[in-house]
Amino acid sequence: MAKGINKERIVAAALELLNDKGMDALTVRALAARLDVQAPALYWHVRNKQELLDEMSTFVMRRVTDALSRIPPDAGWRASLAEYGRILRAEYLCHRDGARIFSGTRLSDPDVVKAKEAWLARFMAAGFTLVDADDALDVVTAFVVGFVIEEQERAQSDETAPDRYSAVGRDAWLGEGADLIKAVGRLRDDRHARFGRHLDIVLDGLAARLQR
Amino acid sequence: MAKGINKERIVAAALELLNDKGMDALTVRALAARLDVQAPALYWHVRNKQELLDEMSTFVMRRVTDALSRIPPDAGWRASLAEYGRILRAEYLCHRDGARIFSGTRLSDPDVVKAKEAWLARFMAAGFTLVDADDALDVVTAFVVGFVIEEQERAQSDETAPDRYSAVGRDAWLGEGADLIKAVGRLRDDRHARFGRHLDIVLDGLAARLQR
DNA sequence: ACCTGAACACCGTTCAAGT
DNA sequence: ACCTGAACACCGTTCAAGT
Repeated sequence: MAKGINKERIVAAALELLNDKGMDALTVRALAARLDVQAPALYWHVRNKQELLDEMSTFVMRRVTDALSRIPPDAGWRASLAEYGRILRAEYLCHRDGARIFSGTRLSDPDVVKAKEAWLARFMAAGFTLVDADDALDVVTAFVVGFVIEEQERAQSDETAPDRYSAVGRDAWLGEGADLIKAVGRLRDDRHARFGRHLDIVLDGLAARLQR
Repeated sequence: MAKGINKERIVAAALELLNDKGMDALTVRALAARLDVQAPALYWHVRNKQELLDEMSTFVMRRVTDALSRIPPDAGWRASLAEYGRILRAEYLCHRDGARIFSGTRLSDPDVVKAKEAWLARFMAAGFTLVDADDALDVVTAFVVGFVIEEQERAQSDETAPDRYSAVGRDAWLGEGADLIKAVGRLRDDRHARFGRHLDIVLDGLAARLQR
């Protein structure tokens, strides 16, 4: 890989490394090696590892806001929020442990934060108060973060401990009783349908609020 | 501190250490020092650090299920779920980065997982299908996890970078425009009222589902 | 301006040896 | 059964020195 490192290339390589080898393997040294450079070289471009992580999540969140900006302005609040939830989840799912790593981090770019502005305006036009509009965005965000953290943890556990997370292995581990839990485990349809249902529940709650 | 280490005392000390010094300072060596023991001694009681973390979150989640078991059986599904949400949040808030660390982890004790059984039964008695009952618990869980991750991240940022997370510092960082974001930032009431509103939104969504 | 080499103060974990 | 001492293969970060 040609030299001439900069922040963008570092962030891109870091995201690649994360996906290839996972969270624990995302070390300054491994990242430097991937960029054909010595570890201390990175410290010219980035203050420390925390700043690197912040830049990574800013990059990911910028992709989210970019996708959001392509939602037509006349889409309606419910369809728009649903699309936001799906986009956020999809972007988290793109990266190993994405929800864990990229949620609740400090964004380094004000423009990413400012993307919220247009959405607040739209929701207020749809009849929300300012606080309700803010609540709406944040409730959906919180739900998606929580959902995907659980989702990705399960995906990872399937690799590491397939016996305890497969339907049958889990039943054995649970032991006697817990019939409903076992039943719902077998009954559990695919993750995507599940996400859709749960997201709908949250949106129903917001709709109820709007009708008051 | 007297010797005679066991799993319980290790977990208790680990939770103390986490609260005193934070996530990064929760090292095997520091934990051993707190227990007046050499680092390798811990490996007699615990397979590795991951198992220690799993035991810690199992302990915390056991406190949640214990609190849940004190909710009267005739409380009604909505009051019960609201109480579950509040208890889960309170328990996460008890520990630094609690939501981040303890969410989506592998529980080592089947009994903690089995606590769900009684709740599924109760919700079905209230008219939910099995899948809806399962969804209800999981949606509330996901929301609380997401909410508290954001909440604790903000609390931590207030310490490290008070300039960027205070109302005025944030406004300056945002620059021109973003008037609605700034307005809602000033308008934002206390975290607890906010949590209550958001939780209500989720519960409204579940109520809507039940009425169909 | 950008990068290297060497070093510092740590990590988690293993393992023979002690009691 | 339970713990120590010593060691291994790593970490993130700093800093003088090179170009």
